Amino acid sequence: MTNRSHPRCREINWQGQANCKVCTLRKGLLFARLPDEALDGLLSVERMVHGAKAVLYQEGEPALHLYSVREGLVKLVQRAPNGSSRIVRLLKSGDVAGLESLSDGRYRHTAEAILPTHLCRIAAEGLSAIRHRYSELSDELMQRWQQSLDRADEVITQLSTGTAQGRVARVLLYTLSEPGSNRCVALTRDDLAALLSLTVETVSRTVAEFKRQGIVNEEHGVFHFDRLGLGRAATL
Amino acid sequence: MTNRSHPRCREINWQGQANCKVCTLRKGLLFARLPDEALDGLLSVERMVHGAKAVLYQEGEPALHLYSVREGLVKLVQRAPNGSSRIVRLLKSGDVAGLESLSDGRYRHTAEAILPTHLCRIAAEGLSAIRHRYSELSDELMQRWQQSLDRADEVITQLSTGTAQGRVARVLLYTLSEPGSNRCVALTRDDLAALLSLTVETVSRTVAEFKRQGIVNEEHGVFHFDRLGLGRAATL
DNA sequence: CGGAGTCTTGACTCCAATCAACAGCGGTGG
DNA sequence: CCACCGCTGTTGATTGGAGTCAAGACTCCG
Repeated sequence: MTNRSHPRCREINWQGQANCKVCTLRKGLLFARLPDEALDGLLSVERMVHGAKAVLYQEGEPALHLYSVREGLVKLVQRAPNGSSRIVRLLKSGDVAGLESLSDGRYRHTAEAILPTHLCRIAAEGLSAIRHRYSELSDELMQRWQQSLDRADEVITQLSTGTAQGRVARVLLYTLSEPGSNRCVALTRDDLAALLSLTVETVSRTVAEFKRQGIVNEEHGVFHFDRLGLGRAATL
Repeated sequence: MTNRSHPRCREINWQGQANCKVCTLRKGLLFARLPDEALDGLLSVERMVHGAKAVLYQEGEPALHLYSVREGLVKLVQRAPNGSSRIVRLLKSGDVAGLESLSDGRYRHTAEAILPTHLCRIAAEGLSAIRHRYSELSDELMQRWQQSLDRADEVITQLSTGTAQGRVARVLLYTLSEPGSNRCVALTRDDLAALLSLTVETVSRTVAEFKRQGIVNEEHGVFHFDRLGLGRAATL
């Protein structure tokens, strides 16, 4: 049996029906302001843990569930016209994947865990059914939708323009680290490249250059960095 | 007095309270499935016409209204870290600008008409008030939100990656023209550049090259093109 | 007419893609 | 145990494509 808290790569552990009423994270998640009684009915919520590289859903599949991220990191990937794939968004704790299940048919992206990730999987059907009864839920969903849009805009303006140095600096500063923090997960060079629309080699070189300048330091899968130095590079 | 149907540049014409019940476009717009009686109450809807270059709202302003596009073309612009500005989305008939007015505080973008544009301006407050009563409206809003997200993803994967030729080809084929059509509005080179994250000069050269190859033709502010030829270029 | 704004074209530079080789690491299996 | 393999990351040499700078053409309007 796999270790439940740290599943191996590509593994998915189903951990049973969730009991949202006792959820320790509820106030930060989708059902924050929903009254307890709403959680009894049609709503199907399952807890799951996905190991790194495990796939939540594939682009084009019928969208039946949405996923609320409790902990970890998930990438949404879309195939580009030339065959390569681009990371369109990263989802952290509190974010929701698969919102398209509420409006229509099929998933737009492939969702894959980057870190071991704890999720709640919610059946779209049940959610739609109670959505109309509880306006708090509609409000909360709109917040998530807006959040997704903000993230998308960030990718457009921050991560798809300017020099390689600028993009790498901005992804570390704004996308991957908490505001004010000076460290963040060290994504693989491939993921950084797919997120920044650069090649692996360019990302590798750029990070190496930052290390040489003493602005960035990497150990045990974590980047530590000098916010001031990166900030200067970010305007390039 | 300005000609109402073709206002001059930067001009804004307020055309009074709208009567949605007799709206010829209603079925394609936000209130498509809303019962007539819902339109009587708190809802404030005004018809407006914006000339080219007229600004609907500015980034950072308090978001009080949302705008439903009846006809025309609007760009959403965001300032990039280096000071230049990037077009993050284009809005056509049926699209909605300023959805952020429903979730929180301030506009994320500057919205500016590219073509003379007919709009309905809807007070966010009134909409929020009736949103909870009419689930059809929530549904319709979710559709628009999803639509915005799809557009954003399109900008990320189609318009921010690959060679200049590929990007220009894709913007003409997929973003600016109706599916199956072989013509579209000829945006200014600046707007194309801001949308594709290229320089004006590169866009100009690329379009010129397409013209030389005979796959694009420009007259009276319209591009005519060979779908097959552009399709080949789009995979670059 | 002149002027502002838009578009085009040329010459040059430079940054990132490409192609290629190799190092390090963990895992697998003989 | 070690040899081998796949995966990730690094580095170098070279190329190509887009950015930059600059000049000039064109159009629309006052």
